[in-house]
Amino acid sequence: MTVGQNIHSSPIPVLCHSCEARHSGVCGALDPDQLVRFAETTTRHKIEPGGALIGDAEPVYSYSNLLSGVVKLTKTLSDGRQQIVGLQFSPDFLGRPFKLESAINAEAATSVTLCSFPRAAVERMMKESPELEHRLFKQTLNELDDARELMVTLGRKTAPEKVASFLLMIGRNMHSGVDSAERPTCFDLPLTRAEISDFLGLTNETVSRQLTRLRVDGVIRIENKRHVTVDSMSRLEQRCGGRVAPL
Amino acid sequence: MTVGQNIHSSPIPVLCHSCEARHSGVCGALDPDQLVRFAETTTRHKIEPGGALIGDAEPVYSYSNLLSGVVKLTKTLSDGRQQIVGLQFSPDFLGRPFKLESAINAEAATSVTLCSFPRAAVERMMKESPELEHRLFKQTLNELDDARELMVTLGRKTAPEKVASFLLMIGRNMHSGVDSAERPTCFDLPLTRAEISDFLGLTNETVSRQLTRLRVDGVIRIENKRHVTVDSMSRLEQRCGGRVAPL
DNA sequence: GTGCTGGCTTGACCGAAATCAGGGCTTCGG
DNA sequence: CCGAAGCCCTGATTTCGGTCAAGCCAGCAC
Repeated sequence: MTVGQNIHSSPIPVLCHSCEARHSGVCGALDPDQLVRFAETTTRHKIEPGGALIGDAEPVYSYSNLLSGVVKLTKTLSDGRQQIVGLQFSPDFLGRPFKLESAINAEAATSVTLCSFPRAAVERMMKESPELEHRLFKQTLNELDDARELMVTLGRKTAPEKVASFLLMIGRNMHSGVDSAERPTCFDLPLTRAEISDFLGLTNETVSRQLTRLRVDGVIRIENKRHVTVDSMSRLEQRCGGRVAPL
Repeated sequence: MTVGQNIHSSPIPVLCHSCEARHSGVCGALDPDQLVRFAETTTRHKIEPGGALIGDAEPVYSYSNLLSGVVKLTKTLSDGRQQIVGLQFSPDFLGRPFKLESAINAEAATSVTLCSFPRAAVERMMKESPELEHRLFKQTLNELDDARELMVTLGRKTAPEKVASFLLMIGRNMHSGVDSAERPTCFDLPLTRAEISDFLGLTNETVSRQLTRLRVDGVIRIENKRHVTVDSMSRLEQRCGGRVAPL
């Protein structure tokens, strides 16, 4: 379902009007004319949980904006051990620029909607618009910051701290509404217990045990296995291990 | 010791002539004229092991090219637990663009020589030269790949696999000479046992034990605690845990 | 020389998390 | 209806790596 109905009188493509990527995502780098040309090449997809987006060691033919849902980036050892090395939320840009092969797998963790572009279109637009490359650069720097934060969690935190840190991270990315340390925050976990364990370097049993512990201690409530309410984010924070960057 | 002796007849600043960053580093993005103006702002430093380059939560006033030595990037929890989140080798660019505060510490692991520029000079030059930003972007993407590789090691590998993976990584970054799976490779470890443990999410005792085990098994030889010889890189690889990206 | 410090190694012991096992609940398809 | 498959929870047991402790050695100050 190709988009791009090249209407000359419309300065911005119809489908881009309500698109989050148009504002906070990478498409915000493009002027109306560029956006029209770019939108001619895009396609929209919906992918169900578990669907593969990018296979490890496969050539990459397209890039995408993530419009809704959560994507998990994974790496797998040959004996099956798996590590989730990143989570992406809308309006993130998906794909590794400047490399023909991906070194990681990308998979839909929840239902996901994408706006995809052919590889060549992104590369052409990037040459044309330094601002586009600039936005991708900034996103990459943020991903690097996140990756390094996760490294501390993986290498130096205990199981209880890991699970608390995960909930805090998800809460901050998924919650809708005001952000307050003392207001109740609730959200749906985008991952199963097994996936959380692959994110934190634990087993699903340990994740389950730590979640029940947080529940019986009154830090969180859980409904239907997935819906989490955090009454006090600050109590959750206390369980994350001393914050990085004291002072 | 400011450099930049603005000699009009010299198309390339004297000190840049023999500089690795001029070729494979970020300065390769600049034309001679830009390089002359840029070099006027640079200073060279030598820093001894343990010297701090960037403090966590401190404002960043300068960026640098790493000319020689190894820099470790660390994050610390408030109770003192530490994680090394990256190692940098020449001719890497040091510093986090677009943020006034660093979220990590950078410290000299070995003796280090730097070519430093004021923050403003880098930002000005980046606006002027998209190619400079492009190179920084590419380095950042490589750092992200490295970070994600390390995440697999931290989250899913055993202690013996972690230590083997570390030696393999260092061997590939520090060795001089031909790269062959069967030729002996030797190098000096740039980190102490305690630092290696902070890199791998282990204790110094465990690192020591695993190194001993690799030694008695004949995979490596160690002289003076620091100098390592790997007779067969392929035997070392076998101990790293199944490779990521089978096929 | 002596003593001190810091890095490294090794051993004994312990504990946090993995492993193994069982059972409950929901969903889905016959 | 039944049964199978997934996901989740919990208990019992094991084990890997952490903790504690001791000792060696090289470098350095005095």
